[in-house]
Amino acid sequence: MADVAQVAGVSHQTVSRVLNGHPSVRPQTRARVLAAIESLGYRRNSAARALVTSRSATIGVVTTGSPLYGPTSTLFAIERAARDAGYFVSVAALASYDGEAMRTVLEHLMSQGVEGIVVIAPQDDVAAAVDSFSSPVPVVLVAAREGAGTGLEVAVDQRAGARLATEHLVSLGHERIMHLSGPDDWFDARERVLGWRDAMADAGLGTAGLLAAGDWSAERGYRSGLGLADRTGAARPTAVFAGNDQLALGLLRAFWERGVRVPDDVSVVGFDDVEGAAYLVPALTTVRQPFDELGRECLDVLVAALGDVAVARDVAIAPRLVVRSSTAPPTG
Amino acid sequence: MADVAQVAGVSHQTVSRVLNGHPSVRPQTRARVLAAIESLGYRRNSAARALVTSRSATIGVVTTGSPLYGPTSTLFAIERAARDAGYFVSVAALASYDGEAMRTVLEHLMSQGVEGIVVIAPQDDVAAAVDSFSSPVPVVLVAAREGAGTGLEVAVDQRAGARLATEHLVSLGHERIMHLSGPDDWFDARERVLGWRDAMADAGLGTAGLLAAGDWSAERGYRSGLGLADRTGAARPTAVFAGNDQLALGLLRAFWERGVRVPDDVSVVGFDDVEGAAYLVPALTTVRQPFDELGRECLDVLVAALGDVAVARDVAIAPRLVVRSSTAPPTG
DNA sequence: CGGCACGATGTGAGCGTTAACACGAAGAAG
DNA sequence: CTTCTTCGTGTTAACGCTCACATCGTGCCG
Repeated sequence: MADVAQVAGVSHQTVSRVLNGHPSVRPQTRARVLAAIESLGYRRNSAARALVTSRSATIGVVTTGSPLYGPTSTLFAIERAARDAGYFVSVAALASYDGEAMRTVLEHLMSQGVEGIVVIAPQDDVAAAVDSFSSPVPVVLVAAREGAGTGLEVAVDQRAGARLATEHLVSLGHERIMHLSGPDDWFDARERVLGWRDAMADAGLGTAGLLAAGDWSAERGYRSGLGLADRTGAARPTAVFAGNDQLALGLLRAFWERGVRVPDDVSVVGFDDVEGAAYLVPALTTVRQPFDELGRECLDVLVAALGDVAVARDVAIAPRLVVRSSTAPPTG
Repeated sequence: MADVAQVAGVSHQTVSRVLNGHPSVRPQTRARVLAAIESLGYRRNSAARALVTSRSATIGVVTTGSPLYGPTSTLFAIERAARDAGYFVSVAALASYDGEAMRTVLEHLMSQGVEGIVVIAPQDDVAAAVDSFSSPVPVVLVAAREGAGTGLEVAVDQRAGARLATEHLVSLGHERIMHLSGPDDWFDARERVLGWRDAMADAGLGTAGLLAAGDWSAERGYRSGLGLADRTGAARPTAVFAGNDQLALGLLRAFWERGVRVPDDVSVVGFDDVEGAAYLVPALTTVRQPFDELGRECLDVLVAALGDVAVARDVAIAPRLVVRSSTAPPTG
C-alpha cells in the first residue's frame, strides 16, 4: 500500500480512501491511485483490514456432511447471496449429528472470526447444541420449528408444502392417504407431518395412517413400501405422501417389486424434486422448495442481526407442488 | 490477550507461547494461562495472527453452483481433510461455467487472502481460465486431464472406472456395448470415453457405439434412451454404459416406456453411485468414486505446494465397480 | 569455583490497514 | 477583508498478535 502511494504520489491514506470509495477524493487523484494499483498488481491485505475494523466480512455456514439435496442446495444459495452482499463464506461440515460435533464446528468457525453463522441442519440435537452454545455472534438456524425458537430462524414453510401434497391427493379423491414420515428428530419431518395432518383434518379424514421411516433414505422407503404392498384391501392406502423423494424412490421400487402399480393401485408423492425425479418410473409428483429465496432470506436475517436492526420478518417461503404421473385418482 | 496475561500474572508473550504450543513453558505456568483463558473466555484474534504471520490458514474451494453429486461430495471431503489439517475452507460457487465467472470467483477468494485454492469443476473453459489466471497462490485442479496439465492436478481415475464398467459388460458376454457419454467439455466425460475405448479395444470390439448425451442430465439420458429403444435388431446395443447415474436413470425410464426390459433386453451401467441408485428399477450397476480419498489427496497436494515441497505424487485414486441388477448376460 | 549452555520468561518492534485528527487552500457569508 | 465552512489530503496512532532478541536463573562440566 505504501508502494502504491509512492507510485501515485499520494499518501497511503489516500490509497485507503480510494479503496473504500470515500467520497472526498478528486477524480483525478483517484484515477492515478487506481492506475498505480493496477500496475503494481496490488491487492489489499484482508487480515490487516479485519484487524483494524474488527469485521472479517466472513460468515460461517454449518451444514451436514453428506450431500443431501436440500442442505446442499441451501448452502449454495446462501453462498450466492453472501457473495452478492460482500461476504465470504466459510463452510464447516458436521461429522455427526450430535451436540458435541456441533460445538466443535461452531468453535472452529468462531476461531476464524466469522461475523455470523448460519446452521443448516434442521435437527433436534443440533438445534439444542446451538441454543446452548452462547455464541458471541448471531446464529441463524435454518429450521422450521413449531415452537417459538429462541433465536433467529429461517425456513421454507414445510407444513404448507406437506399440505399442498396432501390436498392434491385429497382433491384426486383419495381417502386412505398415508404419510411416510422422515426422521422424528428433524424439524422438517415433523412439520411435514403437521401439514399432512392439517390437510387430512380439513378433509375430514383420519390421521391414523402415519408411518415413521426412521431416516430419509431410499432404503427405508423400500422397506416400508414392502410392508405396505403386503397389506390387502382397506388396510392398504390408496395414496402415500413420502417425507422426501428418496423415501418415495424406495416406495416406488418396493411397489414395483410386489406388482403394486403406481399410480393405478397407489399414488405416491415425494418432497424435494431432486434431480431426475421427473424421470423415475413413474415420474414423481413432488414438492419443490425455493432454495434461492431461502438463501437470500437467511442472509437478510443475518445481516439485519449484524446491524442490530430489529428483525421482525414474517416472510413465509412457500414451496410449490409439481404434479407428475405418480399420482392419479383412486380406482375401484 | 493482555488481560489474560495480567490475570495469569505473565507477559503477553507467554500467553502467545501457550497458545502456539511452544515447548519451553513450565507446565505450571501453562496451566495458569489456560485457566485465565478459560475464565475470561478469551479467543485469539485470527486477523491479527494472520497479519503478523502472513498465513490465513484458509483455503478456497471453487465448485459448481448446482448440487451435483460428484462435486458436492468432493467439496465435503476436502472440507473434512482441510479441517483436520488445521485449515478453514472458504467456498465460492461458480455462477456459470465460463472463464469470466471463474476469474470473478478466483479474485473473490484471493481478496480474502486464501493460501491456496482447489477448483472442483473439471471442465475445459474453467481449466483454461485457471491456467490463464496467474495466481499468486497454488491452485489445485480436480480434473483428470489427458494431456499433462500445467499445474497441480488431482483426480479419481475416471478412465479406470470406465474400463471397469465396460469390462464388466464384456465379461458378461456383451459385444454391442454402447457408451452414452457426458458433455464433451468435461474432462471426466472424456476420460470415461477413453476407458470405454480401452476396454472395447482389449476385447476386440469396435468403438462405433459412442453417443454423446450433451450434458449429465436425466433428461438427456431419457431422450437418448428413446432413440436407442426404437432401434431394432443388431442396431440396438445389448448394453449401455452411461456417463453418469443421471443419464442411466433417464435411460431406464426410456426403456421402461418403450417396453425394453432391463437387464433382459439391455444392460445398463451408470457412474457415481448416487443416493438411491440401489433402489432404482432395476437396481443400478454403477461405479463408486472414493471421494474421501480424493479430498485428502487434494489437500496433501495443496499443503505440499504451500510448503514448497516438490510434489511428485502418482497416486491413482481408483474407483470401484458396484454390481447390481441392471446388468446381466445378453439373451439370444 | 568459574564459565557456559540452556530453559523460562519478558521487552520492544512491526505486520498493513483504517480512524481520528490536523492542516492548508478555496470559496461563501458577514 | 475577515471569518467560517468545506474539500482534499497528510500525519499519527492504534488494532492484537508473533518474532527476534534480551534477560535472568539454574545446572553441569572442566
